Amino acid sequence: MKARKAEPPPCTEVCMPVILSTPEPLPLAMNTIICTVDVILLTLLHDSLQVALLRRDHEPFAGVLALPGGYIHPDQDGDTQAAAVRVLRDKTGIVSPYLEQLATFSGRGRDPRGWSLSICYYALVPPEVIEAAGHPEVVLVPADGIAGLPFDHQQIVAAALERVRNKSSYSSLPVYLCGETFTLPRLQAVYETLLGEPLNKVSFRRKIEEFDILEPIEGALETGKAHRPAQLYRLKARYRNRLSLTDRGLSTG
Amino acid sequence: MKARKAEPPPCTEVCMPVILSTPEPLPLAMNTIICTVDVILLTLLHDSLQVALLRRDHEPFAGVLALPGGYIHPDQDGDTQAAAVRVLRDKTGIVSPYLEQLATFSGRGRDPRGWSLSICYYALVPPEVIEAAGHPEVVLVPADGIAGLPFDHQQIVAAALERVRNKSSYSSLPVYLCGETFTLPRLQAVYETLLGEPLNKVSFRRKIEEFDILEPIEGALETGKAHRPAQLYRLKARYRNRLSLTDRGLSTG
DNA sequence: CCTGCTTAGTTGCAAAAATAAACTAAGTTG
DNA sequence: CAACTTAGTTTATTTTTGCAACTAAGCAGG
Repeated sequence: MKARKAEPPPCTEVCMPVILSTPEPLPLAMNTIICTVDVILLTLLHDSLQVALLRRDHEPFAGVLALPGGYIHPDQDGDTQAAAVRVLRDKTGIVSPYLEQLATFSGRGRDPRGWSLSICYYALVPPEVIEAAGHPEVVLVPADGIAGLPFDHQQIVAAALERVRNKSSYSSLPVYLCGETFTLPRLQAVYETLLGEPLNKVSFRRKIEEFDILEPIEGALETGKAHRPAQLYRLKARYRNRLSLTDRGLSTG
Repeated sequence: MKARKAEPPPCTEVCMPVILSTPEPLPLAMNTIICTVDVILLTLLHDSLQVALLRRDHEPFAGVLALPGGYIHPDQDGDTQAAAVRVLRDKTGIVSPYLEQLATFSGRGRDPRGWSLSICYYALVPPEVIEAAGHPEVVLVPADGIAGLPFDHQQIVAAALERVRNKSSYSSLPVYLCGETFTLPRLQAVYETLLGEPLNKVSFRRKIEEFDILEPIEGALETGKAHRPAQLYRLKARYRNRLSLTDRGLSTG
């Protein structure tokens, strides 16, 4: 099977091919599928989960806030994950250490241009990463009660929130919303914001201990507060790009 | 957008098309993406999880056992889920009450024809449904230690198994592997096969009770065994097409 | 520089849940 | 009708969880 760089246009009826080496005819209908990726970039700001949106450059919905997304470029992208990384980097300047496939959304109605599908990925970053990227056109909007999004982006965001909240109840996912270093009370507050309920301090610390993904930073304490300073922690090196699971939840009751 | 019934073979280098009427300037790169769906149809036979495979009709890998799959037909399929339903029905005669999106697999290397993506769905059915469909070309193969599959179907099956096993540890998913009616000991055996470990009888029954998805069939007991007969159960009507979750696992230890 | 305030982090205990084992129930087989 | 086998329940033990009280350690203010 040889790879061709130039794409000859498909034959029409009057075309009489001389060399016939393609075993299977690709259905023409395939050409009408619009293939894109979208990224749900989430961060925690002012104690609420925020989604990063961008104003659309082009029609349809030019000027409307929407999820960062774009066409898959088979010539550039090794796969759809790579496409998502590229789109996110090009449109926001951000490279997220945590980027996971959410689901594929598809159908005739979701894009006015025609039958489309979008492979969606969600990313979690601390707000500093978004600021540091220096793309002021990135708009953060509270994730709950979000409205007015084009296409089916509303549903996509809802699915991402459900996934993140569910995963937060049994995994270490929320650490990706914290910066490089953080205290346990801070991490607990992040979990509580995501889960929408207070957590028991002892149980929470037991669970995090069980995950075995954090290490205290020798002698580093949080400064500047008028009370006992808290120990600073960071992700253990081998977990900087993964997440840890348990079979039991974190939630009270 | 006109639909043509005959598919002329694609041109090769020596083919000089005379009529060129492509109307839309969709980005060229898009046209090179092969869009398919694949279905991982699982069942439980002889106390082991089996995957349904079919011999491929066409190149590439003609004659090789592979997952049932096919092109998305935007003119027929409302979305990719509908495409998966259609493909499964057309190729195996089966309509599964449980069909869920697994993930999308993509990239340059997975299909020798070029850059492709496949939105994969997994389905669970009792073996009777496969038999009743009367497509003898459907081959059941033990899911573990499966080998020799074309494309990246090996990875896809592995991902489906991981998903099903994981989901079995906290949901009622396995009921879809049982028939219309079944006993609790039978259901427990199904869970144990999937999870690969024995479960505590009392804990198991508590958990199923908690799911609140089953109802005993009045006066219906399993017959024909040389011991105390077990109560027959069925899914409550409102759950015939869904599944129930809890936050706690089923597994021992 | 001592007292009080606030939050960090730990300890011990009580309540709840999960597990194991033992027991009763109800059929078939010989 | 006794023996056997599995269904289903009860009881006891262990494990896990959640609460509350406690100690620790900083700062602020007099």
